[in-house]
Amino acid sequence: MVAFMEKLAARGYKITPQRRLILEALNDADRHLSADEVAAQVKKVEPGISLATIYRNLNMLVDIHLVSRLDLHEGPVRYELNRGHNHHLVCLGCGMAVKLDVCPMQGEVQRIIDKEGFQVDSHHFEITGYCRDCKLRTTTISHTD
Amino acid sequence: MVAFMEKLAARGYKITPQRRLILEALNDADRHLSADEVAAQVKKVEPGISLATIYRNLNMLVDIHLVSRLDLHEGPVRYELNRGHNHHLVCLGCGMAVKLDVCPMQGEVQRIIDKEGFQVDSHHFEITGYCRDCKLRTTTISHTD
DNA sequence: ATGAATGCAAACTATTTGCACGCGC
DNA sequence: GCGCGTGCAAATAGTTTGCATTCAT
Repeated sequence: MVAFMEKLAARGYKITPQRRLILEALNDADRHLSADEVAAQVKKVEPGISLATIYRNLNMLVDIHLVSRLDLHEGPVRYELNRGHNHHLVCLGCGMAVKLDVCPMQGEVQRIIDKEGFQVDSHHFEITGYCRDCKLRTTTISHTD
Repeated sequence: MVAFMEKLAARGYKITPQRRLILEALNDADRHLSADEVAAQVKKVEPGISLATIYRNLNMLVDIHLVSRLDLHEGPVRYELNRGHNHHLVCLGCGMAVKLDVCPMQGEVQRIIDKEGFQVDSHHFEITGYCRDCKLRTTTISHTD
């Protein structure tokens, strides 16, 4: 937490209460939060905060790689604090995220990247579906691609 | 192409000129197209087509897994015809996509999924950055995560 | 002939932006 | 005190939806 503040300061960003609270909201969450959810969380302490501020700061945090974006194609984009690098199984039912502890950017994939002379900006690996619990409550889905 | 039509028919969807043209646009493209780009392409033949129709059909095609969605977080979502399963290196400069021929949904990852009792609905693996050519025209970027 | 598909326009959701004010450094 | 950061409201981008009409089967 403090480490994040230091990184902000080091880059010349001011430490405002809003920024602190946004980072805290992300830090306390056990799942990926949407901008709205971050706002709701922050408003418990600072009811006056504007959604625009949330968005501006989340974007800034993504730009400097303190936070990463997760797009499920279902509703709004979600944000996650970058504590080390991680990919997840994300449940469409309850939003829960299971850490994978594996990153596909290696081996064969890395070899192709090198061969192509491709300069990687970012990568995205996300598996969506239903966790054990939500699976039971679901009927339709069957696709595994 | 014909195969796609058959799949539509088999599922009870009508073969309309619009649908045929949307599939053709995707088929002819050498890159992922946005809804707008599909529209532009289709309008060359059928100028009256509505964007709403494009969206409705793209969504339908995604639902039945004939097409897949690609979200770069830069501009609109892009669509790609599903000819077999593939992941790509996508260039943020020119939109070009290099097929990877590798899918991370195996080995270690698959083991975790099984262990978790997770029911996969879909997965997404995309690497964005700059291709060899565009890399030369770029200055800023350096992040490799 | 019938219901699915379309076009149009309006609605909507998520996000961004311009501007005047306020506050961290 | 300077200038970045904020709140507000309006703007925008992308996409979806309601409804009357048209068309594939």
